[in-house]
Amino acid sequence: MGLTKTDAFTESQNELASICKALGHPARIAIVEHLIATNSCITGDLVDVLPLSQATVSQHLRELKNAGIIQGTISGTSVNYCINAENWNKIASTLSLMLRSYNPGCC
Amino acid sequence: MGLTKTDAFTESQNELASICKALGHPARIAIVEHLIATNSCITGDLVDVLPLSQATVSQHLRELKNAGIIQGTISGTSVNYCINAENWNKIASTLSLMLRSYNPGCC
DNA sequence: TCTTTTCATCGTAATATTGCAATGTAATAA
DNA sequence: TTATTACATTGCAATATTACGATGAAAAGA
Repeated sequence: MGLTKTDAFTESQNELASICKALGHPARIAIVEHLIATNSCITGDLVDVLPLSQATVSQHLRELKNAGIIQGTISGTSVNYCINAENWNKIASTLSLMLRSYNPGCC
Repeated sequence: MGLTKTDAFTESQNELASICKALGHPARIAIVEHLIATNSCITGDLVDVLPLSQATVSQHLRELKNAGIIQGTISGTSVNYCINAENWNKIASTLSLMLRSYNPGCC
């Protein structure tokens, strides 16, 4: 198979999983960290920062964009990528909610 | 390929990615949510709760266990699964740190 | 116009993931 | 001892992911 049974889960579960999946690769973590650290829109110097080819970086950027984590705006021949502020807050609160909802009381 | 270039990233990036990856599937989100909601050790009623076969659930449980998110203790013929409290706090603080470190100032 | 720069996309190879039936295993029950 | 119960593991098929070279496309500069 290799095909996730998306229909069988709630919208909320699928969304949360989708965000986590997008962050589930060190290169994409590195991209997000870099965008946060520079706190500004960064273009293709991501390719210089990351130990991956331009094509691979572009692919990772697309996945982060599809997940709504980052956004890119064209500016001449280059593209400015940055964190999608609006979505980031939603993501942050959804994730935080889950993280905080655990109350150790068992094992 | 299909092989992540783990060596090229920092330990911290790999760890964070590994946790996110483990949470990057709706079934595993559902498992974690269920373990949190019941706030107690749960055995195989996970198979009844999830729309997946026993073999598949067992596989997802193993991935969550490998990532250190949950732990299981054998109890007779059944196994008690629960959130790994110790690791959960580490995970929660690491993730929260990243989530909070973003300071919108650009786009 | 022609070239360069900057990304995106396509095609491909290697590997990983998802899901399940079937089977294995270990502890309890009969 | 022989079931039975509760999971884990194995083996497989279908699909997804990761990575890169090669190629496309669009804007800016010569």
